Amino acid sequence: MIRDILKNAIKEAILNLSLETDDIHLEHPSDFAYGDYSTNIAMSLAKQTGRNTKDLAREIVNKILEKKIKEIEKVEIAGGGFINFYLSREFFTQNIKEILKSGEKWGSGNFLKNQKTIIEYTDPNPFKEFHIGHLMSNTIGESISRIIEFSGAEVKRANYQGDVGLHVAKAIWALQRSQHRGSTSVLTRSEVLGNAYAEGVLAYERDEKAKKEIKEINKKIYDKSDDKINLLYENGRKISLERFEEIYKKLETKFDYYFFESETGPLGKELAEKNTGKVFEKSDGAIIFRGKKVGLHTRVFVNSEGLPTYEAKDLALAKIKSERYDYEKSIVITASEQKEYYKVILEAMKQIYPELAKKTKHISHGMLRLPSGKMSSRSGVVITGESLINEVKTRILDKMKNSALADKESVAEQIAVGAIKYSILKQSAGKDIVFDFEKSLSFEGDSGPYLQYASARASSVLERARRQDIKSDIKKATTDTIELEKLLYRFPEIVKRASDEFEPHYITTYSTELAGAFNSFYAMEKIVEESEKAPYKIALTEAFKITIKNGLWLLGIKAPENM
RNA sequence: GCCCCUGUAGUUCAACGGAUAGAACAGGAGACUUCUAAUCUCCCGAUAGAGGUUCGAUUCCUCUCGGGGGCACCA
Repeated sequence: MIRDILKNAIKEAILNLSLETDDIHLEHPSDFAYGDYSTNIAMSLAKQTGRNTKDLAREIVNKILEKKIKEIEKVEIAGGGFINFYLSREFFTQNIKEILKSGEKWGSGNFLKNQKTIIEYTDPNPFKEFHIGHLMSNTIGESISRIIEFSGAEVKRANYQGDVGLHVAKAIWALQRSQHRGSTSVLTRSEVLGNAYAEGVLAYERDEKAKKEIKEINKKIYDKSDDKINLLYENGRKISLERFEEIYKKLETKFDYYFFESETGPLGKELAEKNTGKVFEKSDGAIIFRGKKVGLHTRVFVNSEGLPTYEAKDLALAKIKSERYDYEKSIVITASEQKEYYKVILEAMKQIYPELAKKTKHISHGMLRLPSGKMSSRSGVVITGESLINEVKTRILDKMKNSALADKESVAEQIAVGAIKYSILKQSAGKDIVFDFEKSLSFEGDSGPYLQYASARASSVLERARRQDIKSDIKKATTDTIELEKLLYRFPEIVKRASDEFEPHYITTYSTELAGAFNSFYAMEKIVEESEKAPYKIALTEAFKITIKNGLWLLGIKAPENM
């Protein structure tokens, strides 16, 4: 990477001046007028050594220039002592060549080489709706998966689903009642399950008798002692899971492993019981972890009914995952409301499976909230993932009504999913998103369709070049370097950063900037023309298309050829 | 009450301790006989408040004021 070349040159220059530094800060100036890269090294060294900043900067620059690095056009000192690097025409041309050669691999790296990584995300619960919060987790998880995969890691995608627990009992309780009421279509639609869950929640909170019954059902689900319940349970579980699969398909996500709470439960309970007295303690009939001792919360792992809670199950999950796949790194992605919770899990894990705890990393994303407040499947205030996708798709189809595209349906769906994913991935992952349909989902400006449109446009230009039989060529590069070229070479380092920080939004921001640069280029220049400049402009277009397509792939967004 | 996160144009978001705080939407003015106008080109407009550290603070520290989340048998 060009960045490393510059860093090394700076490092060497500093060593030659008998100075030392371990941290070379190199950044892209916000304004192209300040060059392509900039370092503040002279300012920080001047402070340490008590020397004059500009003198020191001059000496460093001279040392660097002595090396005659072909990628560097000129080096200037500006501002309070910044050293600004301007890359050479030769560098930009060679970069286009490299992009065309690398194709799908352009931007990929090897810094996580073969690191065995298991990454858990989405985690919807059977018997509950797949709502837009799950959409958010899935979008972020899938993007992070692709980013680290692109950085060389071996990635296994995992989905952990709560198929047992009180929430299931609540839904089953309501289903039983509606059966009594004579409803026959109970289990044909998954919405029914969502409604049943909401009904069960309400009853659990307001009706002591119902609460007792639900707890009883919960036990029976665990020990499978009641045939009628077993039947309702199996059917409901199956319908939920099938429904989830349909959504994963639309979202272009595919899991390698599925884990269920029904399988983590027994081990979780066993672990809690086995370690009672050491890691856990008994309190009011429950087995708890005294997180308070280390500044965390105290949490229940096995309740007084003798059933494992989510805590114990999550602990067991780490172990079960490692048995299924011998990972070097385990990433768990959840909403930020589980942040404190997960700290407790990690603390307990540290004491029981220290080697697994070391490998585990919890990443939390913000919460998707509605303008009216927190979304909650408990109260039935939810927007399902599917209804959102369909709603957006309808609007896009309306926009496309005059289009002659053959595969309108599938393109519209790609655009709908792209728009939704973009709106989730455009901001840093930790922050909440207030989801307002009109404001959050845009088809213009900063948006998924903006990127897809730029990509489709490039495709159309390239198609025209093919028809006119004008081949791309980098030999006759234009003399002045345009913004598009000044952005293209940055792609690999953007990917690296996104990978290091598990932050897809760097890719989103960069891709948008890049698409903007291409759109300007497109507006200013006729690309396919009878001119000796055409081959290079076509090469640029091709390089752009490769980059935006790879960028979109990292976001989990498809790049349609036409739209 | 205790702990964690957060506060940037009217709105939704950027900014790896750096240079004139970037975009998009909304608002105003332009650009399609020319490769896709879901586009492009201008204009208008912001760091919650008060201290501190630093050559330099949206970024780090302290306090105040807003918003959110979590704190024992839900997940």
